[in-house]
Amino acid sequence: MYQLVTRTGTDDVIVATLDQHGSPSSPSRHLSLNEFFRYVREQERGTTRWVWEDTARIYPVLLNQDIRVQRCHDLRLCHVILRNSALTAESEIGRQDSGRWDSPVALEPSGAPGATLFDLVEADTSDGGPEESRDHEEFLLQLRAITGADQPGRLRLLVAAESAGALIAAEMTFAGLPFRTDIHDDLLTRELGPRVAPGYRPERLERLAAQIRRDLGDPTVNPDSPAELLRALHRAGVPATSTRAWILKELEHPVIEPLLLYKKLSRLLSANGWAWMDSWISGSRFHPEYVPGGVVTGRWAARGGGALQLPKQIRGAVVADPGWKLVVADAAQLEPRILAALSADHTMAAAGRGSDLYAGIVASGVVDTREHAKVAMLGAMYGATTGESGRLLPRLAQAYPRAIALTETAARAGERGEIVTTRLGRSSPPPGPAWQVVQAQAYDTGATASDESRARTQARDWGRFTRNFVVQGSAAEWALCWMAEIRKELQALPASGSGFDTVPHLVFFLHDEVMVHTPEGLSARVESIITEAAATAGRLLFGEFPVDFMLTVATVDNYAAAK
DNA sequence: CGACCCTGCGCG
DNA sequence: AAAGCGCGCAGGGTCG
Repeated sequence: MYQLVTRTGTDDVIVATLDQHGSPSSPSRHLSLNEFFRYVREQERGTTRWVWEDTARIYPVLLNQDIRVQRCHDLRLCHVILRNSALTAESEIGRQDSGRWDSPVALEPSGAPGATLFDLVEADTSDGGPEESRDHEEFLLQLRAITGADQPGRLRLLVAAESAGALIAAEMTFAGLPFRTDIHDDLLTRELGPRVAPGYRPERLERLAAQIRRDLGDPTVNPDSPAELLRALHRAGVPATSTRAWILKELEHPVIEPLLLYKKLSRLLSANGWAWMDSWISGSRFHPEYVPGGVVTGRWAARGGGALQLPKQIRGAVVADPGWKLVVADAAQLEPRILAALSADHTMAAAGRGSDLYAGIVASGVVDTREHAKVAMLGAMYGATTGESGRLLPRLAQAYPRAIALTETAARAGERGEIVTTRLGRSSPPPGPAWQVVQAQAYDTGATASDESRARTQARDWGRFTRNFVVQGSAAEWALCWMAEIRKELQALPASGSGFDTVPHLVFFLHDEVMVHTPEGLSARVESIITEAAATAGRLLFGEFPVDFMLTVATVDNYAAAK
């Protein structure tokens, strides 16, 4: 059963109960906000799926009332999937011009001062008709697109997983990641020196800058300016071609060591220093905003605070509350395992069975070291052609012809400008008009050699994108299913309360890694939930195909201790 | 002053 | 300017 929720005014919500085909099964209810809250609590005692325009805007309002829901259907996120999917290309949604449902991301929830979240759900009159029927029509189109598709089961799973992800993202933003500013401050002080006003260099950085100037014989060079720094290096006889750390590492000169250290510390200060702490940590929690579906492949993005780039350097400040633990799990060699399953490559799947997949490749005698196995696999999935990775590829292709054929097929499709599709049905965007123009030019009678080479380069670039899209996107689907399953099982635990300060809950997600903050006594149970959920996710995507999704799981007090 | 691009680097 | 995918962010620099 579905309940379609439409906001129509500051204190007005319309809820329509729909049957499995999306038809209203009773007259709509017009509720005030408070009545709506009560209604949601009531309905959550059963199983209902809430259908609404945008989880990111409506769910925080419920979370604020200490209300969590089990299931939803996010019209905006699902629309994007169905409009672009090759599996629903012939549906009405697939044929539509882009409209209001295609606008990428909603308004900033924290937008205008004094505005409530609901105020920001702007009335849209351009399509005519009241919002409720607009949402209802969209939902019907989505249900029809799914039902009419070749593989409705896959799409059904995908839209459910995507929507569950939206709930999880809102919950993680709301609950926040436990973060100790005192530990962070100690770490910054130890590395950089005592805190100074913005715009000034802390003591240790200032000393390094002075040393760099001395070593370069240039009393004024600003090490934060790549252009200036490069000129100064040249004047000092250092043949650097750029000021990137990995380039500098190859060079011999007294300035290199202090310079590399300066770069490292200066990055810490600018990306995760005191200013970052002031902006993003409140109440001992880091509250980044996650953006489900923010990446074309279906991965999440994040906005503000660089949540998905939290450096290893500062993970020691992510600390469980007293009496609580962090359970951290990451999927080992996720993408190669996904590739093995996608291509039904039994040999590659066997290499990863019950063990490190790269070690399994070595044990099979395909390559000689784990490092080679890794670089070869990554190269195969990213489209490397030269270097060590390129040299190792033929061996991989010989040992795992099915897996490599899948990546090659995806690359060729992209080079022809075609779209590719993940396991559950998310399709890549077609290349834009500029791409098509360049390709067309190469076939023109007057095409020059440079037209042709430009077209070839561009085609290969797009091929590398589609090659990777299939694997990265399917891995993202696996991760969503994994996380949705974890959430479901955590919610099913007997609870001593309802708030995030009493029950185990997800607090972090990083593509192939999750973190649960849990009362200490439940950590063993949480570990097994996470482990079982990985196997469940594998079955949801790949049925009985015998591929293992191995995890490393650790129960720790702080994030740095995991791994 | 903001808008924009470039460089560089963090994460998977 | 990594040999090859996907991101976000900060600071320098330029332009209007």
